[in-house]
Amino acid sequence: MAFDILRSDGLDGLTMRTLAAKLGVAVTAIYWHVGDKQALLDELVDRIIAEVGEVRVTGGSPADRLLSIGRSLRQNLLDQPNLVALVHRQGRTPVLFLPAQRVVAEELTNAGLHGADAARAVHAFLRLVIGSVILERTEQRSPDQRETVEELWARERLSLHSTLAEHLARPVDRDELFEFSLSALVRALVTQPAPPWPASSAQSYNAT
Amino acid sequence: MAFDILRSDGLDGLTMRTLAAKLGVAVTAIYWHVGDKQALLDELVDRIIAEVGEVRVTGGSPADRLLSIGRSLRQNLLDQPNLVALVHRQGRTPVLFLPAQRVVAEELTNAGLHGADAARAVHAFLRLVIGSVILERTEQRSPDQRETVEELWARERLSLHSTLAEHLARPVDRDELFEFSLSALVRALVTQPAPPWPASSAQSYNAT
DNA sequence: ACCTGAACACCGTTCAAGT
DNA sequence: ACCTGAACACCGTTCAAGT
Repeated sequence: MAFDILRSDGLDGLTMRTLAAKLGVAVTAIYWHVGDKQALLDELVDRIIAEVGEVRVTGGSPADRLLSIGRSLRQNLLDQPNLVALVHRQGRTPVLFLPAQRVVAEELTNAGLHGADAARAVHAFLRLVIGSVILERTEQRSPDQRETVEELWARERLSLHSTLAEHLARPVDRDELFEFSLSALVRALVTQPAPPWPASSAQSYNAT
Repeated sequence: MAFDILRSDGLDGLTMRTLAAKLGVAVTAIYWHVGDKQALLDELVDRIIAEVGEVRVTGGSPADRLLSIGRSLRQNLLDQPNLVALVHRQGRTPVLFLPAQRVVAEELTNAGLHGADAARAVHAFLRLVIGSVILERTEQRSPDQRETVEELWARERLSLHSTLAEHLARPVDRDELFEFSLSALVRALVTQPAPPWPASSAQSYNAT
């Protein structure tokens, strides 16, 4: 019931009083059953995670299967913006990682990764997917000052390659961008020869 | 003044009444000067963007310079969690992209990218940085149910390579993970072998 | 055990009224 | 032009009181 209100009206529409009204009960009855609002939202978050976290896996190669996991998870989250918003507002975003972790880990193991490398890959993968969704969600909700961006890049055309400025002034194709970033990461993860990453980057990391 | 309250006490600590009290003035006086709270927060967001958006660039090669931009931007945002939280809560997260866009575009141009490819690279780069920060911010704020993750992976050890399960049960080194993801993306973006001292990219300001 | 009503402290906001 | 005080509608929450 609280779930329905949240899904349709968002977190702002879900108050103890509106919920009580929809239940045909006094406001204070909720406190006896659930506890305070924090407890109510915690229960909701747990249900959301279970509902929205399951992913479908398709494809033959490990790389393809990883991409399908990323797409599936992203679509689940984008389909329920109000639910994802609540999870994030409650500071529970990390739990969004949990349901898909196992299946991602499995695919990466199949791709030949093990130990710390595989764990890092799991985290990098899920972080990219969920971070993308959270940004996209706020972009959708705010058409924002698109004219400001265009203004900005109209003035920039002298100092930069003009076609780049033109493209930056245009709206983003989020699907394509997600596909691009995720593909780049997956390609970096499942290429067999271990890149000389830890040693070389430890230098540049301490450089600043 | 509202800025100081926000920085120290977060958005929850910034009410019209606490602000008025700190200003030594009646609550309603704020409405005459600023308008309603939405207008107040909008002004704050604009100031935050200006303050937190500037990045420092170091390094010789385009790839190194891109990495330094990413690190610098990330650190700025992580240093002011309450400010970033407000920007996000206001749905203005996209504006976090603006200040760094120009300098990232410049470096990618120097790296030999143009037009749509360069624009996509700009967006992918900034999205990874800002998405990472937003996730890290909520992770920091909630130690969460770390025991749940360990439980989960304790049970998983049979079906997966055991060292992977062990590593996944451990907390994440966020600095290392960010470095890993960003490096992978940058490597995917700047396809060229990138000699340590490219004479060509030194000439970045020649006329078009 | 389960629910109600009154009450409290806190919001953002409006508006007539003061200077 | 600038500020105040009272008032309103809305929160979450507590608690004694009902059945």
